[in-house]
Amino acid sequence: MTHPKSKPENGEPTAPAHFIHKIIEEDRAAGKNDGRVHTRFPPEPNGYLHIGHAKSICLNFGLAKEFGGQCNLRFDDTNPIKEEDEFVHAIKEDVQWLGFDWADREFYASDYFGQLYEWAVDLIKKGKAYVEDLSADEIREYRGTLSEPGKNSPHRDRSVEENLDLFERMKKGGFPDGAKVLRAKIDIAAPNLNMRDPVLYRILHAEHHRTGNDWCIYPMYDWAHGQSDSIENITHSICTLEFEDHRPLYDWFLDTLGVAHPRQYEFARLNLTYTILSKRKLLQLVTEKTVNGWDDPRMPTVSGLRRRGFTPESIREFCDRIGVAKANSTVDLALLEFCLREELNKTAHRVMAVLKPLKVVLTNYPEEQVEYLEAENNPEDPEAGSRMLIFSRELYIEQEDFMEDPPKKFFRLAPGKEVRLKHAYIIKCEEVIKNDKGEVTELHCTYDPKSKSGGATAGRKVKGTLHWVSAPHAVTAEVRLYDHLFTEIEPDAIEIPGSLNPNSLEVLTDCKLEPDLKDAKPGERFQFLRMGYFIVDPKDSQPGTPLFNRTTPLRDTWAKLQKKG
RNA sequence: UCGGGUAUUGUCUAAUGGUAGGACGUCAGAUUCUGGUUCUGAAGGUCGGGGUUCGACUCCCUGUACCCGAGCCA
Repeated sequence: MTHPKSKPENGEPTAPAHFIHKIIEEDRAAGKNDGRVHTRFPPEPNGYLHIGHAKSICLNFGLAKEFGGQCNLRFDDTNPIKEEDEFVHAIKEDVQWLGFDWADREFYASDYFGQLYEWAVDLIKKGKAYVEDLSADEIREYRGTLSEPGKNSPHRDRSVEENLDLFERMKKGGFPDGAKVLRAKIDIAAPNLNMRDPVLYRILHAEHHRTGNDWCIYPMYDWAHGQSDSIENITHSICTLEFEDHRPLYDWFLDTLGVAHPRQYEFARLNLTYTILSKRKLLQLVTEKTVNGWDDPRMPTVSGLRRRGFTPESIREFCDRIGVAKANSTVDLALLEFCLREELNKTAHRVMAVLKPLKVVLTNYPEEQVEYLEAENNPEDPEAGSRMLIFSRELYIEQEDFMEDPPKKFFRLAPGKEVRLKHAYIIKCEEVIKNDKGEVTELHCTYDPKSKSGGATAGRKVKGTLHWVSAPHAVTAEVRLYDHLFTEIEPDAIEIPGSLNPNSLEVLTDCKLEPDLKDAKPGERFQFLRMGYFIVDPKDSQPGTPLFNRTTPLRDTWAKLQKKG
């Protein structure tokens, strides 16, 4: 029992023992932070959350929960130009939907603007910060390069008094955007560029989504993040690998300020095959209308996955299974799909839906007769009960379930062949009807009355079983089929439109479903027998006319066989 | 000779210096009124080269490859 999900006696799942988990255990054993564990999830409200964020959310909230601690939701809103309320609402909804609760601990970096300003003044007084007049371009030139040291700014040695005065005038709006910045005085020759007198504040005469026009100087990420952690008494500040180089700065600020000092740990962000997770490119898909918004079911956003029909449980399970490490990696999308199907198989009710209908007439079935046949709702769950299916002389089956010249292992319907109709009878194809163009439009079959499912003489076996619906009773609905947005296995490596999949969306408007599906509610999930898992689209469905999104097809070994030829 | 990181089956991830294990995927078979599910089995791995050791994924030396870093973004 080495799998992370193995359950010991107490019934609680054992968390995976990844390196951060171990660090926390060691910290607790050493009595650090009085054994307290307090994490935070710190999104910038400048876009929608995606599956990569879900990994971070599960990590931060999961660790807190496991160790009896807390996890804050903190919006890192230090750049008013990019941030919007729309995004904070969406982010809160997504975190909640994923199943996590920050209770009353909803914080904003902007809550701390006042404190951050005071600390900046402290830094100036300590001779550790100065106001810079150089332009952005000049600062870059003075900073040096990756392999050469920088040189000190001519303004580096201004007096404390002058710096204090200038900084206050920056705050009061005395200068236009870009005219000045406040910089930390650390080491312009440091091999770590982040330590070469980093910018603490820039002037931005912009309206902030929460503080309005109260401020015209805004703290940079580095100046805000660690101190926010400190203010919130965070113990373990977990972020992604690209911030490793920032850690010395994180530590420097907290040390020179002499305030509570959380520790930063970095893990590798998630990459997924066939999936783009860069915020910039996701935004591009939305603004260029390649997809229909952030919650397009093809998007890897949490809202997209939700609308596609993913469950929070399956996403959490996925995050548990992928582990947490420092090595860059790309997880196979198939694992996400596995987690999804694993859950849906146990929970989704089975129904029959014919996506691409082909009419079948049972020539030996009485014209006016109908029958009600019992069908289990979920063979994996006896508690799910059963429903009655209506059967009649005219049916629909799936077009791809019939072939005029079938290959060797085709177990479905063909001229002269028999198949079972699920929960009903065995039928035999007697005649193929075609139109002028030679296309098959209808099948004439006979049914075997003795083969009725559940009956005393139903024992006869045939190779194939098909789903079907009664033609006069079926409801017609629109179903949307989705495929990967990209054909390339690592689409993030190239620019859009690079490997856009032209067939990522297929809309079917003439699908025939079991009559009861007319009343399916938005967000309700089903397994369309043999076809996959589907969800009633919460956005485009109308009462009485549900519209379905295919969440994922079933595993299909037949399709695999065919591909191999 | 810029700094910081990382290398374990196809993929993800484990292994106080002591049998390299699990999951996904793949392949084969069994079961099945879903070509689903379930069950059984198989193939497949320690970046390279040295060294220490009875014994090395693990320690030492030395290479190599890849990722991140020169925003007044986060």
